[in-house]
Amino acid sequence: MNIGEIARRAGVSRSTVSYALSGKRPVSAATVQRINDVIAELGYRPNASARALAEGRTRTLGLVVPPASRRLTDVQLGFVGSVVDAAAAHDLDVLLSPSGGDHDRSFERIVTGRRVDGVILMEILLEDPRVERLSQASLPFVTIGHVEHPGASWWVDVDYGALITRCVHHLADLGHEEVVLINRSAELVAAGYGPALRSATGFLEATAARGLTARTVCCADDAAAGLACFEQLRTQWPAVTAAVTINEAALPGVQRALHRAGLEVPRDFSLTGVIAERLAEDFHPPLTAADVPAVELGRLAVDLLLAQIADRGAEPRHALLEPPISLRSSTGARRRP
Amino acid sequence: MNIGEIARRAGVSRSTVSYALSGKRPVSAATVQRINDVIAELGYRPNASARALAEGRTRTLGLVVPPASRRLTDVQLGFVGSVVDAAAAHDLDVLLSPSGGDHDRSFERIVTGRRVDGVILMEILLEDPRVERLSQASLPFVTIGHVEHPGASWWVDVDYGALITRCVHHLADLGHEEVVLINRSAELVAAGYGPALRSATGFLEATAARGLTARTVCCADDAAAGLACFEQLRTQWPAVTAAVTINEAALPGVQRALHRAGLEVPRDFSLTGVIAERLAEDFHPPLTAADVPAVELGRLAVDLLLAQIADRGAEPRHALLEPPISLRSSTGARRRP
DNA sequence: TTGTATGCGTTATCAG
DNA sequence: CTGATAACGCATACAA
Repeated sequence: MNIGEIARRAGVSRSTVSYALSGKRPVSAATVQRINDVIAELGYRPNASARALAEGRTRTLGLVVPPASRRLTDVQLGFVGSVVDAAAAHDLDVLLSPSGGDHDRSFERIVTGRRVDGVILMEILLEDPRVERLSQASLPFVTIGHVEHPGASWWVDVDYGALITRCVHHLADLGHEEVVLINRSAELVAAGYGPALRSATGFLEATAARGLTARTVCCADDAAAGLACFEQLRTQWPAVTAAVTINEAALPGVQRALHRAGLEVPRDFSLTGVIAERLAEDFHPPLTAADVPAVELGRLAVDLLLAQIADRGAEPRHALLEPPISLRSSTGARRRP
Repeated sequence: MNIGEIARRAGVSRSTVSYALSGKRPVSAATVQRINDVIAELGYRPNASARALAEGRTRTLGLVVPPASRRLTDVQLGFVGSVVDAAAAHDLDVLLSPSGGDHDRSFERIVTGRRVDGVILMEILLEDPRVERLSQASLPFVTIGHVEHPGASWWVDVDYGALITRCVHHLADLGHEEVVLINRSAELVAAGYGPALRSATGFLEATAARGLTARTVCCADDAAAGLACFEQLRTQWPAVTAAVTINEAALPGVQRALHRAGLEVPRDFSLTGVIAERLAEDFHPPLTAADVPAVELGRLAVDLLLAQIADRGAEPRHALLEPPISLRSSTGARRRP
C-alpha cells in the first residue's frame, strides 16, 4: 500500500497524489476527489520513514528522561506529560530516551541517528556532558533547567534561587529566626544538580541578608528519609521553627515526623518551599509554596524548540520563570516560647 | 555524512561498508579496520530513516499512554519506565502516543504510518476500539490489561479479581463482617475499565462466599476525594470495620480521614488492597497489600511483543500475574465492640 | 493542471 | 572477498 498504488487506482501519477495530499501545488477538484476516495477506501497513509528520508526531517522530537531506576518526581512527570501533549498538538511524535550519564546507547542513537528534528533534555547537571554532545552535533535542543554557563543555548527553567529567597523573606517577616533548608539528596548535590545547588545558595544568601540562623540538610527522595531527616534535625537544632524544602518525595515522611513530634502546622512549625501544586494541596495543611509550573515549562520548551528548528540561525532564547508563592496554610508567625 | 562518504574515504564501496557494519558478509580484517577508523574519526552513524525504509522495520516500539490531562498513577508510571528501560536493553527506541479515546491523530499516525514495529497499549477498556483498530491493521501489539474477550490476542495483566478475593478472605479470617471496596472513579467504572470492574466482581463474589456484608463506593483519583469518600462511608455504614482498595491516589485522603476520625490502624480499622509497592510502604502504618508488579509487567510486555514481531505467525501468548499479598501492618482482628 | 525524472541513505541481490 | 546496482516510498525540480 504505497503512493504508487493510490496513483494507479486513481488513474493519475504519483506526484499528483503527493501534491493532492500536501497542497503544495494546485490540483483540480475532481482529481482531488478521486484521489481522496481511493485513499479513504484503502486507508492509505504515507510511510513515515520514506517521507522523513525524502523531506530531511522526521516530524519527531526526542525527549531525554532520567532512567526509570531513578523514580520520577511529580514535577518531572509533569514535564513529560506536557511535552508529549504539546508536541501532539503540533502533530509531532515524541521519542523517549532514558539516559543516565556518560556513554548511553539510546542517547547516542537519538543524537546521531537523525531520528529526531530536535531534543528536549530534562534533569541536567550544572556541567552536563550531554549538553556538550548536542552542541557539537548541531542538533537543535532545549534544556529544562540550565547549565552553569549557558552561553548561547536555549533553555527554560524555574528560578530556584529567587523562589527560595522569597520563601526565606516570608519566614523572616513572620518572625522566624532559625530556619532549615531540606534539600534533595547529597548525591544530587555532589553531582551538581542545578535546582539543589541554586536553592542552597539562595537560602544561604537570603538568611544572611536577614540575619537568620541557617541550617541545611540533604535528604534522599523518599518518605522514610524525610521522616528520619526531620527527626534528626529536630534533635540537632531544637531552636529551628521553620523549614524550606524542594524535596517533594520526602513530604509524606516530614508530615509523619511533624505528627509524631506533636507539632501542629503552622502553630508550632512553619513549612514552605518549591513544590508541585498537586502535592502542595495534598499536604495537611495545604502548603504555602511556590508551585513549579511544570506544564507551562514543558509547553514552553516545545515552543522554543520548534522556533529553533524553524530558524536554525536564530538568536538563542530562554525563559526563567519565577512563579508567585501561593499563600495557603502552612506558614505562620513564630510562636514565642 | 553518509555511508558513501565513509566508503570514499576508506577506499571501498558502499556495500562493503554496510557489510562491515552488519557482519552479514565476510569482510577482510584489514578493510574492517580501515572502515572503523574512518567511522570513528567522523563519528558516523547510519541514518535511521533510510535504514528503516530499506530494511522494512524501524527498530522502534510504540507506547500508547493516557493523555497527560488524566494524571498517571504510580502503577502506570511504573509501566512506562519499565517498558522504556526494557526496550532500551534491546537497543529499541520508544515512541510515545498520548491517546484518549476514538479518533486520535497521534494514535493513527502510529498505527498506520509504519513508524513502529509494534505497539504496547496500556490502560485499555473492556471494550476498546483501539484494540480493534490494531488488530485490523495487522500491526503486532501487546496490551497491559486485557479486554473482555481477549480471543487470540497478546496481553499481560494482574488478576485483580483473584487478588481482591484474597484480600477479602484475609479480612474474613480476621473476623471482619462488614467491609467496603473503595474503587476507582465512577467514570472509569462506567467507561468499562477492567481493573475497576473485575475488582468489583471479585469483591462481591468473595464477600458473598464468606457471608460478609459488602459495601462498594467509587472514588475519584485524588486525595480530596479519598477524604470525602471515607468520611461519607463511615457515616453511611458505621458498622464497616475494614476496607479494600485499588485507588492509590485516594490513599493520602483516606489516611487523613482515618486520623481525623481518631481511628487507629489496624486496631480500629483494617485497610488492604492492590497498591504500588512504594505507596504501600509510604502509608502509615505500611499497608498489607498485593503489590502490583508494574516493572515486571512492563518487561514482560516488551518480551511478548518482541516474540510476536520475530514470529508474526506465532500462537498468541499472555500472562496473568497473581502476586502474593505482602503482610505488613495495616490489617488486624476486628475489635469486638 | 498534470506527468517525468531524480534524489534522499541504506540494505540486499547479483556479478565478479 | 568486493563492486555495481536495484529496490524501499516519498517529495520536488523540471517539463509540458
